[in-house]
Amino acid sequence: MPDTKRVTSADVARLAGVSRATVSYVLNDTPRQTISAGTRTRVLDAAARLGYSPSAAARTLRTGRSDVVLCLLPDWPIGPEVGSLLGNLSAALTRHGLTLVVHPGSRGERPVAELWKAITPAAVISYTEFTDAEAAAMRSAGVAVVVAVPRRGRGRELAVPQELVGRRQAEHLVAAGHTRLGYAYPDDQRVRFFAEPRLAGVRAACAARRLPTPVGLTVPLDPSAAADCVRRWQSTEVTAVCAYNDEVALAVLAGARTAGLSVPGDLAVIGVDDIPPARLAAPPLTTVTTDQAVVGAHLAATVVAAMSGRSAPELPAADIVRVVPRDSA
Amino acid sequence: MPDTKRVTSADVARLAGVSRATVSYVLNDTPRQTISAGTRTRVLDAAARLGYSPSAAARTLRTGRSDVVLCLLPDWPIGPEVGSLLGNLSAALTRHGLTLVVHPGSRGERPVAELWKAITPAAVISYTEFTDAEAAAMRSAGVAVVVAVPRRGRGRELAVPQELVGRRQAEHLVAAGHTRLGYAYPDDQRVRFFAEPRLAGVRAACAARRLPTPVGLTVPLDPSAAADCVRRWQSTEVTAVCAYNDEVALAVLAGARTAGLSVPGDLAVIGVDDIPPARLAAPPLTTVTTDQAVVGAHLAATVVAAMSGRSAPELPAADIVRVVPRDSA
DNA sequence: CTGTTAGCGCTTTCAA
DNA sequence: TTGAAAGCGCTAACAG
Repeated sequence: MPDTKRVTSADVARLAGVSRATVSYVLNDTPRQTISAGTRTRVLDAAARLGYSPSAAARTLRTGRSDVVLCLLPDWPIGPEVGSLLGNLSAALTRHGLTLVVHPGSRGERPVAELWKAITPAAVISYTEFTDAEAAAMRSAGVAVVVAVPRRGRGRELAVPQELVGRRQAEHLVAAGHTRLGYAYPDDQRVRFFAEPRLAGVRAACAARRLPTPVGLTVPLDPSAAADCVRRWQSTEVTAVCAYNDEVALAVLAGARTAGLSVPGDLAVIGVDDIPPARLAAPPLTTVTTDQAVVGAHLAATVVAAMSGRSAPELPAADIVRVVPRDSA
Repeated sequence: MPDTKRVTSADVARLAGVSRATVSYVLNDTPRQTISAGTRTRVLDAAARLGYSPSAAARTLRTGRSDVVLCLLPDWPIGPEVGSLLGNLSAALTRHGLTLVVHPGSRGERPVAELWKAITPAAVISYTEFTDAEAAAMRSAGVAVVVAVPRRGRGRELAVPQELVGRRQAEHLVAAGHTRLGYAYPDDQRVRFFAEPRLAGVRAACAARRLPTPVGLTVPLDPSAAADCVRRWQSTEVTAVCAYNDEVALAVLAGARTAGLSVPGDLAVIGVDDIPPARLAAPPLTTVTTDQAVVGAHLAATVVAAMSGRSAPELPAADIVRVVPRDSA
C-alpha cells in the first residue's frame, strides 16, 4: 500500500515554480492581489495535476474560522422533511463555498458546548434555543450563531413560523364548513416546541372567526388509544381535527376506523408534512406542506448574510406553505 | 460584546504554572508519560476554570488526523431508521472519544473526494461503494475507510446483510402457508442497491423450499398504480407479497384496497422497517425490523477497531432482525 | 517528572 | 507581481 503523503501547497508551488504565497493567492482569489495570467494557469494546473486540496485544519487554524456550518439536530426523532431540508440546505451552502455538517442529537452525549468549540464552525444552526450565555460565547468566538426553527416572535423568522402551519390547517377546515375543531397533540413531549405554536395558530384562526376554542387531545400513535380520543371528540361535537403532523393524523384516522366512524363524513382530518404514507392512507390524507427547497435556500442565505454582517433576506413564508387537498378533509 | 479571545493551552499552562507540554500530557493522558498527582489536578482545574477546550484544528493539523468520523449519506431519501441508526452511532462513537458528523448527500454537490480531503476524518462511513482508487487514496491518507451497508459477500458485514431481511420476510409468509410470493420493488432506482439484495434473499428462501420464483413488480407510491400491480399478482396466483419497505407495503395495501381485495385474506403483505405509520395502517402492517441500537454500536466498534488496526467484532445479524407480526400477513 | 523545541499546512503582512 | 517569514494552537521527541 503506497503511503502517499498528503499533497501540500508547497508541492504545488514547487511544481509550478512559484512560492507558496503565490499558490495561496491564486487558489483563494485573494482580493487586491493581482496575479499574472501565466502564473495563475501554471499554478492552477499544477494543483489539478497533483490533485491538491487544501487542508481544512491548517486553513482553519490560520484563519480562526472554518468553512463548516454545523447543524445540531434535536434529540427527538426527525422526519423526512428534515432530511429534505438538510439536503437542500447543504446544496445551497455548497454554492456559497460552505460545507454543511450535521450532528445527530442523541441524549446523554457530550454537551453541545464542546462540539462547537472543537469544530470552530463558521455558523451553528440549531433546532433548540441557546441560552444567552451560550450564544454570547459562541458569537465572541467568531461563530455566526443562528438558531433555527423554534424562534418565536423575535423578528425575522429563520424558518417557517409554525403558527402559520396551524393557521392553514384550521382555515382549510373552516372553509369546508366546520365550526368546532379538535387538535391532535403529539404524545412525545420533546416536540412541544413545534406543537405549541402550531396549536396556537389553530387557536388564532378560530378566534379570528369567532369560533370556539379547539379542543386539544394528546393522541398516542396507537389505534385503540386514538379511538378513545376520537370518541371524546365525537362527544364534544367536534367534526374536524388538525393533527400535529401526518403521523398523528394517521393515528386519528386509525382511531376513527376502529371507533367505526367514517372520514371525512363523521370526522375530517388534516395533517402536516405530506410524508409518503399520507397519500396511501385510507382515506388519502389531506395535509399541509412547506417547500423545503425554499426554506433551505433561505436558511443558507441567512447564514451567509450573518457571516458577512449583512442583514438577512426575508422568508416568503406565506407563499411556501400550502395545503395538499386529498380525501380526509 | 466582549470579543473574548480563544482560551489556549498556553493560558492553562500559565494559570497552572507549568509548560504547555505538561498541559498537553495531562489533558491527553499521554501513555508512557507519568505526571505527578499534584500537577495533574492543578492543570485540570486551571483548564476547568478557564473553560478551556482544545482547538480541533490545531490538533488535527499536528497529528494529521482528527477525531471526526464522517458519514456520507446517500442522495436518496432516507427514512427514520437511518435517523435512528445515526443517533445510536453518534452516541456509541462519542463513548470512544470520536465525533460523528454527517454530510447529507445532495446531488450536484462538490464531489465526495474533496470533502474527506478537507476534513481529514479518522474514518469515513458511506452508504455507497467507493472505487478501489478512492479507497486506496483515503487509506493512504490515513483514513480508516469503512464502507457501510451495501457491502456484499466480502467477508464481515458492517451492517445487517439485506439478504437476511428479505429471507425473513419470505420465511414468515411461507410459514403462514403461502407458496406463491410476489415482490414489490421500489419505484426509485436509487435504492436498488438495497432492493436487489433483499429480493435476492426472498428468492433464496423460495428456492430453499422449492417454491416458485417470486414474481417481482415495481410498485409506485400511488394507490391506483399499485392497484394495477395487485391485479397482476392476482392473475398470477400470488397470495402474498414481500415489499421492499414499509412505504411500498403501504402502497400495496392501498392498491389492494382500491382493487377491492382484502388483506390478508386475498393478499398478505409484509414490509420492512416498522415506520410509525405501519401500525396505523389498515390493516396494521406486518413488517421486519432490525435493531438499530445494536447496528449502531457495532458500526462504532468496527470503526474503532479499524483505527487501531485490530480486527472488527462480528455482528450478530441473525439475532437482531425480527418480524413484527401484525394483521397484514 | 517536566520543560524546550520543532514543526503540521496555511494565510498574510512586509519587502523586494 | 512575487517571495520571505511569522505565526495560528497543538503534540511529540528529546533534554534536563
